[in-house]
Amino acid sequence: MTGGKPVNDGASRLARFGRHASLGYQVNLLARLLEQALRRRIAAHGVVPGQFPALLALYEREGRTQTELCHLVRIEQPTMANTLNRMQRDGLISRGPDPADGRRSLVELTARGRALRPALVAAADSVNADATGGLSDVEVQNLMDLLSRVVENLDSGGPDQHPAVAT
Amino acid sequence: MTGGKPVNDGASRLARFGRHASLGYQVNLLARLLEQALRRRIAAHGVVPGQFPALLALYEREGRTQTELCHLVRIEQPTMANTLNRMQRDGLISRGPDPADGRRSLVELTARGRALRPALVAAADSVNADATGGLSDVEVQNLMDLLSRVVENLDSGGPDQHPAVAT
DNA sequence: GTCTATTACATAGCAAGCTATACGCGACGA
DNA sequence: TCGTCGCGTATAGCTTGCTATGTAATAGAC
Repeated sequence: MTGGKPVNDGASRLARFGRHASLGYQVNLLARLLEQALRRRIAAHGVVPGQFPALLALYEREGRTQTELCHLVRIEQPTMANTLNRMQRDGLISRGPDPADGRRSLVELTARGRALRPALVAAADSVNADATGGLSDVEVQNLMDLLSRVVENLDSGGPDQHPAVAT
Repeated sequence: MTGGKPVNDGASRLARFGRHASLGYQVNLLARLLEQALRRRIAAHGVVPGQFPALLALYEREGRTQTELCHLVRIEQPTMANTLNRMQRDGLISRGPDPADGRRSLVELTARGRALRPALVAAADSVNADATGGLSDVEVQNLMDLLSRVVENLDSGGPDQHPAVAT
């Protein structure tokens, strides 16, 4: 497992350079900054960041179940349940019974939810563009690749943990 | 402003590659994975991730005010107030009046809080090491640099926004 | 055909983040 | 000295995330 490539030895970067040099700190900070930036841009449409992933999944295909949405956006089920409740309250979605299975309910977009699509996609693009300002395409790609690798390292139990769902 | 370097044009990566290719999505997911990893490792010590940054700042120097801690860890004041309340409840810190200013209170670590230092630093290092497993030192440095640049892009109003505080 | 196990969703309760607002103390000009 | 303004904390109320647990409906074993 100890290949030829010089690999990070895990020695206390934190102790050596302080908390700002910690991956965890920096990622947490960035996540909050991105969320706030998105919030500012979509507030006028009556949408909040937490509703974003579910909306995107529904733009690809409606009539999904709650469980399906959980897997697609990597969020725990009770979190999704609450998010869907707020989205229903805000008139973005409706939930109807699944004729094939009495436990499930199928999530559909309302006309309003559907109409927001272009504005929301534009807002997300704009945030990502702002965030990556001054970075070359290669650097952005590099960043995304590195992030993916770190995510995979932490993603417990390998890929079987998150079964494939219809996209 | 449009230099010679090929720069990301901001065209809808989201629309082209789906939400998993979005910086916002990936960073949010990573932040949650890192938080959970840290939570698992420090739960036995009766500490939770939100208390971590404040603890590190206090390990560097005790007797800080709430406002000082806010600036150091880049958290809004009401969030810090609540976090400090929980830390006090959990016996990690104590708050005494500032003799020089009746509005302020000075935060000190308890013996228990102080004793946890090596275990907590080790836990954080271990999470960061896990996360960056398989990445070379150069790749880790590259990732941190890219993250810093993105953070700076989003950090509203330039550096004056966050006045320097005694470290 | 019933009994059990699994699956889908709901609920409770907590942490951690935010904005907006209230309140008490200090500083400072008139 | 006395307002007034600013600063430090606290509180209220929301979202977004989690774990643990409850409940109803389905699927499978027998």
